[in-house]
Formats: sequence, C-alpha cells, structure tokens
Amino acid sequence: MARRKRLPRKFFLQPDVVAASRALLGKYLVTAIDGEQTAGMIVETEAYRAPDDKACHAWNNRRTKRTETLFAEGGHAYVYLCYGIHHLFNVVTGPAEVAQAVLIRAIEPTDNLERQLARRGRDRVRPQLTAGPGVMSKALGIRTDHDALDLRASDSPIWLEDRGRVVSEADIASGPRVGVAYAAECAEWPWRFWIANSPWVSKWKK
DNA sequence: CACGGGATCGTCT
DNA sequence: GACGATCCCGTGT
Repeated sequence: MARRKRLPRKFFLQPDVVAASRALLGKYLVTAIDGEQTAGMIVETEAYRAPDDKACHAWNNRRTKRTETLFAEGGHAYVYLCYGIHHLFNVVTGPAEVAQAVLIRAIEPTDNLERQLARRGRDRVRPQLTAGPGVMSKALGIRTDHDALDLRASDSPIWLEDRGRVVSEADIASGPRVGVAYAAECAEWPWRFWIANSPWVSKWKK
C-alpha cells in the first residue's frame, strides 16, 4: 500500500497556478461526503487566473459574491454551478488576494467505485464515469455548498493526497482549455494539462 | 461515430 | 433577460 500523505500548506501557496496545475496531476482527490469515502487520481486540469486571463471569472480582478472565493488563500475550494446543472470543482492556489485556481476536469476513479457508480446512476466503470468536470464532481459527491471550504482543515470533507505516484514532465500533455472560445486571445493559451495516454481524460470535440 | 438540441438556474447586466 | 470553465440522449449513417 502506497503511503498516503495530505498535500502540505506550501503546495497550495505556490505562486504559479500553471505550475500548480501540472503538479496536481497524479495527486488524489478524496471526499468523505454523505457517509461515504470516495477518491480518484487527478488526470486532467486547467489553470485560470486573474487579472489577465479573460476566461477566469475574476478577470480584471472583478469581485462579486461568486468570485470572492477565488481571492481566498490557496487551499480553499471554489465550486460553482455551470449551465444550471453541473457543479465544477476548483482548487484555489497562491496567496490571498491573488485570484487563481485549478479546475479539476477528470480523475481515474480508485476508491469506492460502487458508490461513485451509484451517484452517477451507472453500472459499469468506464471513462465517462468521471471524465469531465461536472460528472467527476457528481461521482465524488461534490456540490456548490462545498464552495469556500478549506481543503487543508483536518475535518474537511474534501482533501488532496499524495500517494507516491510520480508524473514526469514527459508524461504531461497540454493544449487549449475547453469551452473558453469567448475569451479572445486567452482561448489559445495551452493551460489545459493531462496525463498523456490516460484513458480517463475527457474527450471533447473541437 | 458525428451531430444537434434540450436541460436548468445562479450570476451579472 | 442572456448566458455559461457541461452532459446526455436521440437521430442518422
């Protein structure tokens, strides 16, 4: 059994959200929600940051009730509702007052597959179980009421672990982020990262 | 397998 | 009142 260690505070405080997005690949996202512990290894991420990134909700350092969480200290969860249906989970990184976060887009499910299947209403473990930010959150039980949660707190129902999986730079592929065509020149920035050759990465049409 | 459209609601204008 | 950092299902091939 690989050693399990929660990510240290300094991990979340690293100033470069792009580096953090790469570093989160291979880490484990664990939830203890509704009396069930579930988890998976992160295989796909995207970086968002203010003030220069137009695809970021806090672009130009815009502060609203919703974006306030993005200005929290690294280590908090930013969860918001997308298309009125999907709960998208992000890890806020960097120092307080600097709005940036990593969207977790897909995991390779590892712990308690039965519960993850039940939450998704499926009966077979396939990539579409957790490939995509909305379905991943659903499989892990993450909801918008977990927004602003401190992932570093010992009693947090959501946390991140290092289980010893090593992801080398050569194992990381990158490309434009999904669904941000409206963000002008920022749409082309290669801020989506995934573990090359992983079947658990989301597939989306160009 | 590709495509098209509907679902559904918080947020900001 | 418009629009998403999406997903699923139906249709046609």
